Amino acid sequence: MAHAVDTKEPLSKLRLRVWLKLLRATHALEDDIRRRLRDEHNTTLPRFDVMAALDRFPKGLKMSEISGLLRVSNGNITGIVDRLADEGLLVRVAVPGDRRAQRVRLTDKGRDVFAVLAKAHEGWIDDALGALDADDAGRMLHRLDTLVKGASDAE
Amino acid sequence: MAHAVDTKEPLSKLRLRVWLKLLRATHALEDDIRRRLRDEHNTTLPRFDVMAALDRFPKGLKMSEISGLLRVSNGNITGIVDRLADEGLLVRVAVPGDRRAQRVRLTDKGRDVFAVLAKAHEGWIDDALGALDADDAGRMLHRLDTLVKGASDAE
DNA sequence: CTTGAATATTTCAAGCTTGAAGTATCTATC
DNA sequence: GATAGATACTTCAAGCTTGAAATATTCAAG
Repeated sequence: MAHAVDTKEPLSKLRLRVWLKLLRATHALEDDIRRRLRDEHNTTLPRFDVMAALDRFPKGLKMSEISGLLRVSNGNITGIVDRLADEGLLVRVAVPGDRRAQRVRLTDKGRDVFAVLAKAHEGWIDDALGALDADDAGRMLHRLDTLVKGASDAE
Repeated sequence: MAHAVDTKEPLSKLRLRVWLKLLRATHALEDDIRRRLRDEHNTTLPRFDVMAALDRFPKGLKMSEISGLLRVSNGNITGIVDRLADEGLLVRVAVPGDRRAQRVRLTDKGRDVFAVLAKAHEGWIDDALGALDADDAGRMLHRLDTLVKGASDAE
């Protein structure tokens, strides 16, 4: 056991450096996306995320389904959906058998607006990750899978 | 040029998948850290980040130096430092030659509290990234360097 | 049918975050 | 030493986020 100590200590520091760099890189790009959404499209990342979820489900999603997909709290979604509804990008429709629930759907306007956002978004990512070729990307996906499995069991 | 189109389109989708997975993995661990800081140590990640910056500079940092290191706005730091000062974890001291500026330093209590937080934090990261051995970590650091260079020029 | 637990959602207080606007101070130039 | 611009910081409104508490509704026993 004595000879294991020499290698364990530096490894935890190395892992910490990986984490800090990962955090920096992710936040840098995320902040860039937030800034562009605001400056070029007059919207926010949370709004974009909700619209992206709804775009994947044309039949609509219940409030709790949105918060589940996005892994955020229920109360959070209430506010964001309120604002998107004010902008006419989505509507809340009653669920026939259950008066507690509501189904949220993109409007036609919402779908059009999101199509523009999604295209721009994909371009930003493509630029930012331009240094990754197909092989790099594949290896990165694999390494992230390993990392995610180690960190949590969800999904 | 015609034969390049076939490969370019899937690559941007692949990069998007890498980004979404990177975002998911990073946020999952970050949320976990926030939760543990709150539940086990009654503090927050922004407070931890400010204390970590100050711990690296025993002579203290000016408000603008903290916001520069953490890449957040100036007004943000004002509020967080206010709350940490209320808790007695740091103090603001006047800068001799400049009455506009203030130097912020951890108190002895602040240093003690941070030592506990930092140790716990390193343990959480070590657990979460436990799947990465030294070679994996080295490759990950290298790949992130490539990615960061592609995305921005800062630092 | 009534009661109680579970479910779906909203409301709320507290904190984080930003960019813009405001205050105070410093510095360079005349 | 007046003044114009730069610098350091705070204040503010708006939005995001959370967990806890409140509402309303459904469902499962009895």
